[in-house]
Amino acid sequence: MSSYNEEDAFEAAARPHSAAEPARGLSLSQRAMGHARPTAQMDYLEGLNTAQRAAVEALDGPVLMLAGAGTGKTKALTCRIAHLLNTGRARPHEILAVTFTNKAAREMKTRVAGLMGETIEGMPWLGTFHSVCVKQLRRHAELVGLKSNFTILDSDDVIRLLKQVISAANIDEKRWPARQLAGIIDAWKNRAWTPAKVPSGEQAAFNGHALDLYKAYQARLKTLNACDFGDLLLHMVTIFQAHPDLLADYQRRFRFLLVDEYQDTNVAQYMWLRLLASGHKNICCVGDDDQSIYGWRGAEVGNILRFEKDFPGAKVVRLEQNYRSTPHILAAASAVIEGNSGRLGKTLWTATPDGEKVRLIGHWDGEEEARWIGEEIEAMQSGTRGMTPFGLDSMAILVRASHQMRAFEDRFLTIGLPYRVIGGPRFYERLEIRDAMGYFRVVMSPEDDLAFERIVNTPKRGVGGKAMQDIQHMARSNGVALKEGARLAVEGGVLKGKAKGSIAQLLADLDRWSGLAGEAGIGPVELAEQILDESGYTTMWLNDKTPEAPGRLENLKELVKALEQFENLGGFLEHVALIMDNESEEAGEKVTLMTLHGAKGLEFPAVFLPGWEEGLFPSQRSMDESGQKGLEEERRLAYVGITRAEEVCTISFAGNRRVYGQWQSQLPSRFIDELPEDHVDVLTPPGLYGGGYGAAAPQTSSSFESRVAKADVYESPGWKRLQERSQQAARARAKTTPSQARDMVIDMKAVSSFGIGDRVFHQKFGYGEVMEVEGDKLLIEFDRAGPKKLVAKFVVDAASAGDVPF
DNA sequence: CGTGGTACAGTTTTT
DNA sequence: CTGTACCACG
Repeated sequence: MSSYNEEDAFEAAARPHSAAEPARGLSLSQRAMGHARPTAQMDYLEGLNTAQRAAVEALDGPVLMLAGAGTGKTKALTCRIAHLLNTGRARPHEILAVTFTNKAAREMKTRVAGLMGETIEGMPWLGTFHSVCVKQLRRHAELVGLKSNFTILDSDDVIRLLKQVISAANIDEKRWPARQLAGIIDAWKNRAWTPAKVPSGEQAAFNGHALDLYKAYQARLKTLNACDFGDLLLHMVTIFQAHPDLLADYQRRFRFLLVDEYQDTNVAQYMWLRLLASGHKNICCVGDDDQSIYGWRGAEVGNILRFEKDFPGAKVVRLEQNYRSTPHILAAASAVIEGNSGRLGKTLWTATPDGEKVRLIGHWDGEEEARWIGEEIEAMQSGTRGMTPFGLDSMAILVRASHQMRAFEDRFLTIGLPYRVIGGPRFYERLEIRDAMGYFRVVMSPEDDLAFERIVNTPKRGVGGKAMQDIQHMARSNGVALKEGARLAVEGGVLKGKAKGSIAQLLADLDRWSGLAGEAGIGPVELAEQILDESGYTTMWLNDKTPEAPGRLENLKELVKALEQFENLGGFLEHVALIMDNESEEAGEKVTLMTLHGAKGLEFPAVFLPGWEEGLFPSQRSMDESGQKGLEEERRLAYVGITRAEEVCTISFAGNRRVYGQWQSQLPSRFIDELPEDHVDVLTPPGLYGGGYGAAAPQTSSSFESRVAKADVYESPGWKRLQERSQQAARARAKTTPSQARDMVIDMKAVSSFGIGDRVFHQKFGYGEVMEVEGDKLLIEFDRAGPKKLVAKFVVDAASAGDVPF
């Protein structure tokens, strides 16, 4: 594959250095330790298990640390850094350690500092891939045609820029949305494809214009002195490839490399790492192929699977002792992940006692699932169910897609259960924050056209499309930035009336603020407040009567407060460009609601995993788009979900779910089949009807309609017949296994004795008439609810339902 | 220039 | 069913 066509060059660069095959592991590090005798400072080694210790002490040469979920990889990683420092093998600035998130970087810094006892000089090269690359790129920006003060665009800026590029190329933006192009370009950059390297087979997108648009976009970025996230890595790879001398410098500088979450690296990151490691090969990659869940964002599981080939003679250490979950939970997770092929393979084990089995329960529909989980959380909180009580903070609900959260939020609001949603819209992506940042950006860099465009008419200044066009024209024909173009337009009399006056005012304000920013006397907080007030931006929200306005003002206050920790606005802007995470950890006992992706790396005593249904989880879209690979990634997601649980893991599914307003009946997820029956308790009452913890009927009494339905259907002969039959089925089996529970549903679905024109009854939709029969699916025209497509098992014959009057 | 209407799409999101 | 994005109108 051409994505790796740089390897040869890489190997060539590596060869001169790779001669000595260093004695790896204990012997060498002990020799080194002979200098600095093991002291009290090396206590940390005592707290490690055998595998962790091996990973920590194998300092030289390539090491792959395969760290299963909950096996203490951060501990091993931080001890390794401490050990490098303690043994005198490296000084802090000689270690390059990269993570994906700021959170992970922060944690590592704190823990290393903790291990080293006293405060050591900071580790300047411990950070995220992106922050480390920014640092490098600022030094060598001129090598890719940028100035060292380049701005980093976020995805919103990128979209707006691409819209301009697309319309400039006379391409219909309707048919070819900028969003999609952004995705294509990002994917290319993730594969380390500069425009010159995009393979011809990949260029079909956008009517064959994608590559031209990519080129035009890169050109625009250069004129704007800007780059996007993908560029940060791609530019560094380009620079290192074109300047071997510079690369050699960095290879000498960074004597040891450490990489966290290696399974999530994309091709560009991989190449950047290989280039830097090619000299000494002192690279330690930590990861878990079973937890690779970011393939759709360009991550290549192949990177970790290929490690031993990439780095011949690599030492592979498996961390398999799990310190997080009970044996039942581990067994369930292991059995599910077993279904994947091409794994490196690990066997997790634990010394903790058995505990609860993984619990499985089916429900009638999504609302009932939410209702049951709400009640179960309350029950577990007060310590019924024969378990010790769980605090709300120790429980989490992990969903596949964020829209699933809605049912839970609705339910929790009505029963007054406190919850917190993790991973909503991010602080720095909020409209008001981006607007404020736009002002700061223009003040700090008057050539930032994207920021200027954003704020020029916010708040409304009477600058519309026409005025903007004039300004753009003026700027382009004079070869200056928009702000300067605006000035020329005002002075040259191009702008008239309202626009002229307000732009003149804005320009004067901007100049004044820029002047203030250069003065020593004024702090960033004061300056920011002045900008927001004098620009009229604060007033704009004060006058806004929509319900969001107060919250937005709150956010602005928070933004200003965040400035307190910075010396100047410039430093703040750099920080924000790379720190996009959600800081706000609201206090208070609350249940956590988040996506499976968001939960990676976290753990909770009790975890609920709802929505295990075909199409939802595994997601239909993943499977449609990526086939078997997609399915395997979904399975890894299931593995991640289960392994978040420490003590109790509860999986559930619903037979019906509203999808885009349409009711759809669901099949239980195939992953449920893969759960090992010996480690699972099926809570689902036989037949699934009504669901609930042994309850036959739903307890909802929220509406008259549902009460009617309940009174009606649950007393009906048809219902009783179904109950009876499923109870027989249950009696026939000693106990229900997960796959039996699933089969039971499927079996029942297959029983469809209805024909066109039959009158039927559904517990939710009431009476209706069968219009079409398609296997076990019926198209029913309900008297009150309109047409619905349902699986036959969810309706009963109208006559039998009608036998019981209410 | 601002608003209301309609049309359309609609996973996961570390930086 | 919902949210948003764009277009036509006032």
